[in-house]
Amino acid sequence: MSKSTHREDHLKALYTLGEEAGQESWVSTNAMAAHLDVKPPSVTAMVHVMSELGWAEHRPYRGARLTPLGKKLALTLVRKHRLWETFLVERLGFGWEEVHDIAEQLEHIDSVSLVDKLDAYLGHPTIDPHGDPIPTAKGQIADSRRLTPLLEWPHDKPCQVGAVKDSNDKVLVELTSLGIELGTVLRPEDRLKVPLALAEEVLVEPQSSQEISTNE
Amino acid sequence: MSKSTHREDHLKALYTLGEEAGQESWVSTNAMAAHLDVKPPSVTAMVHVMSELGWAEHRPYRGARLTPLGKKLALTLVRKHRLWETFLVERLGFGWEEVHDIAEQLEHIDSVSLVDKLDAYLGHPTIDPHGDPIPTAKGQIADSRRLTPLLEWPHDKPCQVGAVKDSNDKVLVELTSLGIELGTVLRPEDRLKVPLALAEEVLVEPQSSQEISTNE
DNA sequence: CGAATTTTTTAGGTCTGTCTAAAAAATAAA
DNA sequence: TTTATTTTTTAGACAGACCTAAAAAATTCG
Repeated sequence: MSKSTHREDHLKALYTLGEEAGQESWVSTNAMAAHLDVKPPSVTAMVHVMSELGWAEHRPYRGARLTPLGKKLALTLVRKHRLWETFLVERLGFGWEEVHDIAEQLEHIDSVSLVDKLDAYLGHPTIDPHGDPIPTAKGQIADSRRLTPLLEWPHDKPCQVGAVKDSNDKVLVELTSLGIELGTVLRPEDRLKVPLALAEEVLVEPQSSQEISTNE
Repeated sequence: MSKSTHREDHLKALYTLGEEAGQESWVSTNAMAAHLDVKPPSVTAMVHVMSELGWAEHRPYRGARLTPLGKKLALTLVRKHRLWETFLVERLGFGWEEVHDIAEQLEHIDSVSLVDKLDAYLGHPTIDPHGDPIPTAKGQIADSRRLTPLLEWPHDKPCQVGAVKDSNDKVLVELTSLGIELGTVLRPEDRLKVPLALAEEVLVEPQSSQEISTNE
């Protein structure tokens, strides 16, 4: 991995964990180390670098969090990742469980015009194959959907699959084999077939328009 | 750059220079160093590594050349590079002068299924945007065209642009602005407009079928 | 509150690819 | 063919990202 690839990976880890924990909070060294599969001292070292670069703020023995600049850079990475995932699924025909690792590499390709052209080629998509929103070129996430965990959705109302949580590949494969993909309409009776372990990975929204049901 | 990216860059340099010089010949350390923009001792070190990996043969103080395995690996890199260039030009709308640097990054993406799917998505192209042949998945280059330098082509016969030599970006831009691209038919009178410096970068073949002329 | 535990940082080392400077081999020239 | 020049390799050092082990700070618990 290149210098910038390493930095970008740490940046994205800090962004991701920071989002999970809430805006103000400090992300612990251990959490980042676990997320990146490295040892804590490596994270400390890279946090110092990110701090030098103005990407992150570091409170020794407390943790780190992104500066506005760091957050902006992280969002361009997220944007690239999700655009590439969209390309891989929609154009190349990959399954939604296959694309994460490849996009993880593609997101580090350094070319602004490439991202712009890819975005246009895909028709300026707003969500990726897992239902995650794609930030705009300016780093805005405009996600107007109101997603609800499937398990919290009223049992008697139909809904539509809007996203899946960051899941392992197996969960995604099993969902596919049940006929569940993005946009699938789930009627009350459809939900009975879905094992709990899978159902808790699914986020739904109110049924919108003409969409597919699990019964084809 | 990652470990494998560095190795792959040296491998490709050795392949490229070896092709230019002819099959049997040894590629000098200096030539590789100049091509890769590193100092000779770095090349020596990497040649040792490639030798360890079974990719290259090294005769101290003479040079290096690829083993059959090395050549096979180099051809998969060339294949990836040229497929990505094709994608960038044909799908994303880049100019043929813009794609080399981006493809240089993309060719290092590690995923066999990605290459296969990209190849299929592009319709199994046989030449890239510069007219260079794209090796097959098995590393075969089947280029049946008989390309001739434009300057050696009979002055009274029309021809068709089949390829451009590895040129700098400016040459490619100027060719484009003269209406010359891959497949362009050049009639005897068209050739008069082409400056020598550009003409010597162009390879042509007999006119085949329905194609574009410079006069639109 | 003070001791035990956990977390984080520092210290020091490895690995890989780069470099410069010096030595060795090959080539060119006198 | 003997010397001078060029090319290549070796020797030794540096930069970056990683590691383990030990020290320092924070937290938890009796």
